[in-house]
Amino acid sequence: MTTINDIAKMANVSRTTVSRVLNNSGYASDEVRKRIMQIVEETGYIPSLSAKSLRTKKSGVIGVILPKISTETASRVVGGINEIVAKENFQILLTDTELDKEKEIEYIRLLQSRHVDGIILLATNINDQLISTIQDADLPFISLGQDLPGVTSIVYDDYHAAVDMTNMLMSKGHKKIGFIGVGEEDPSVGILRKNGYLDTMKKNNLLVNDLWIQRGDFSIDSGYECMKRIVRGGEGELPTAVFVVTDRMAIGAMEYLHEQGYQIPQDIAVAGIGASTMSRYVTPALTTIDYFNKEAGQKAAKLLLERLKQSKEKEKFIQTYRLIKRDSV
Amino acid sequence: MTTINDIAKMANVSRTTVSRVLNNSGYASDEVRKRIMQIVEETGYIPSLSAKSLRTKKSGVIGVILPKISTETASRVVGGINEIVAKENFQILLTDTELDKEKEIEYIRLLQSRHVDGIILLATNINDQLISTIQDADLPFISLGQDLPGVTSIVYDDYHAAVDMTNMLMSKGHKKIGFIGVGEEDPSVGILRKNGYLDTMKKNNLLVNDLWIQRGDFSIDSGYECMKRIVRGGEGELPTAVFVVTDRMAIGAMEYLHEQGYQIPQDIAVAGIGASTMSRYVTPALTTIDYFNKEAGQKAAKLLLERLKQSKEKEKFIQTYRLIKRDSV
DNA sequence: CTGAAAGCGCTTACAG
DNA sequence: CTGAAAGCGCTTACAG
Repeated sequence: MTTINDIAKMANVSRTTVSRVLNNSGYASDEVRKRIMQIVEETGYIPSLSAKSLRTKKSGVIGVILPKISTETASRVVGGINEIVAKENFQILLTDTELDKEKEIEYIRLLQSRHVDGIILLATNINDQLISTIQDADLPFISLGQDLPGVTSIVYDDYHAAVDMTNMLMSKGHKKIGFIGVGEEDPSVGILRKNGYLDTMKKNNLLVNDLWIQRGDFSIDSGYECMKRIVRGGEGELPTAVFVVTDRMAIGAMEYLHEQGYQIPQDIAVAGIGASTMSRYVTPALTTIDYFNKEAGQKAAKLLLERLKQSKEKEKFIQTYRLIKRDSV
Repeated sequence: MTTINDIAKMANVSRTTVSRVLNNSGYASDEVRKRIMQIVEETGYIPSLSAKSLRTKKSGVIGVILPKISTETASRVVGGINEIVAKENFQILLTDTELDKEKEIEYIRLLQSRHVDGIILLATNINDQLISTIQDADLPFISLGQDLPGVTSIVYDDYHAAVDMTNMLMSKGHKKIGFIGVGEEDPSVGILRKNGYLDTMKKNNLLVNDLWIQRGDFSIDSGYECMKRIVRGGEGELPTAVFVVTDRMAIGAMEYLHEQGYQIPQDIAVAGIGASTMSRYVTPALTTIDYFNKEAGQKAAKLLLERLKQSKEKEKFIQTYRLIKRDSV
């Protein structure tokens, strides 16, 4: 492999000068500059970023920790992150926890050992060990999706999104509204969205039937099963609408209703959250909420880049959203 | 930051010994080992992988070059890659060309400068400069999706998949079969799939109507537009089936047909390729072909890891596929 | 079983 | 405008 020393020798200068020319730092005569650039060209010399990173303590790499790579939300967010960081010649070091909390912590340390300049975590839960690992890491850090105490966070407006959707369902005349949620380990999805629903029901003096509230695990199948439990458990009395906290589960729910011969939305209306591509093309098209995941990724990246230049206090940003009315309600 | 020197000092040994203990290479007395491990624990010492990489010439990082991050195919493949490499404690450095050929080349060089141990390229085109850049890089390299000359490649069986799908359409009684494809810059999708269709039509003495052959650009919208051109251009005589080379375009095509009041499959049958999640949940469910993208990613990763241990001649692997009959045909 | 020394490929004060 | 030297944090022959 050719190194900076080889280039220096070939150009009859010191490697100091070569470094200066390559990085455009400090002076160098035009003549020397040209000579060096030509040799670089000829040899196809590629500087070692490991060496540079060791020396400068900067790697030009951003660590991204994902709960699950092959998910539409994740890939949109990563797309957004990449758009921003690529412009500044940063790369992304990708890491997938497969929803394992241990790995979240392990990866933070790993990314640190790889000298990433900063980390963006798509957070799915909150726990003390996570928080303290982040504090110890002492790196520019952004949490996306959960409001982590002491950590700069970008969150979706889960509570108000759920309120709006529930209100929307009511505005269509629904009074008997069911709910398919997820576990509370994920506060944003599991608690905030549920509270938005519950509070709105209460405010409007609507009865919440416990049989109509089910808990899934984000998968399409679990949405299917939850809806089955609602229909079977209802004993004749069914909700006229069901609010599902993710599109995937909503689509599972719709599948079950289709199978059983229920008309959507005439018999039972269904609404989701996420604005997945799928949501638009299922029949009927799913009423849902767009969280602008890509924009959230961009925002996270911008924030991180900013913090690379100057560190700041913890901040909290709440993303906007948009309710998309379609045919399923 | 605490370094190996700090640990050595605190443990009253040389950094040589610390290194040996940490890497489990060579001897060290139990007593010393324990002492060192305890100090590592206490200090939260994290070794610098940049330094290690500079010294050992190995980074433990695999470079992945994607045409577009936020695509279902890409995220499945990356998921597969990650599953395999994570087990061996490798990380993924992710790179997105946004379908720009220049960037493909740029990123190969960049990944090289970052001392990745190998590269997996999700290839969408073939050109000489790309090939020669890969040769020059002199790194373990896997091409996924296109058969790059001189490069170990994993390809989908595009030709036979298209043949099978066309035959399947015929077996349902269709004789007038249209085709929505893509440009030839992408040989796998643009040429092989088209040839599979054309050859099969010819073999069965079926007329291919040029008006029924359209070219899109992978987007849902382009599928919509292509179908519009087929329907409008047909002048009364329409195909009874249309084979679309990707699910997304197929779904766009279906959307247009729905809008115009055509029944699928009674009036016009539609088939795609890709087995996207969406394909299963649209109405009617789309007949398509599963390429097992995740498995392809796994295979690519395994192959690369193998080559990291011992370099081998170029090889070519053809992945298997599966036709999924659903309701759209 | 342990350590001193060299070296990986860079950058950056410092001196001229 | 240019260079010699030190040093980033590791590993690895080599010697004992």
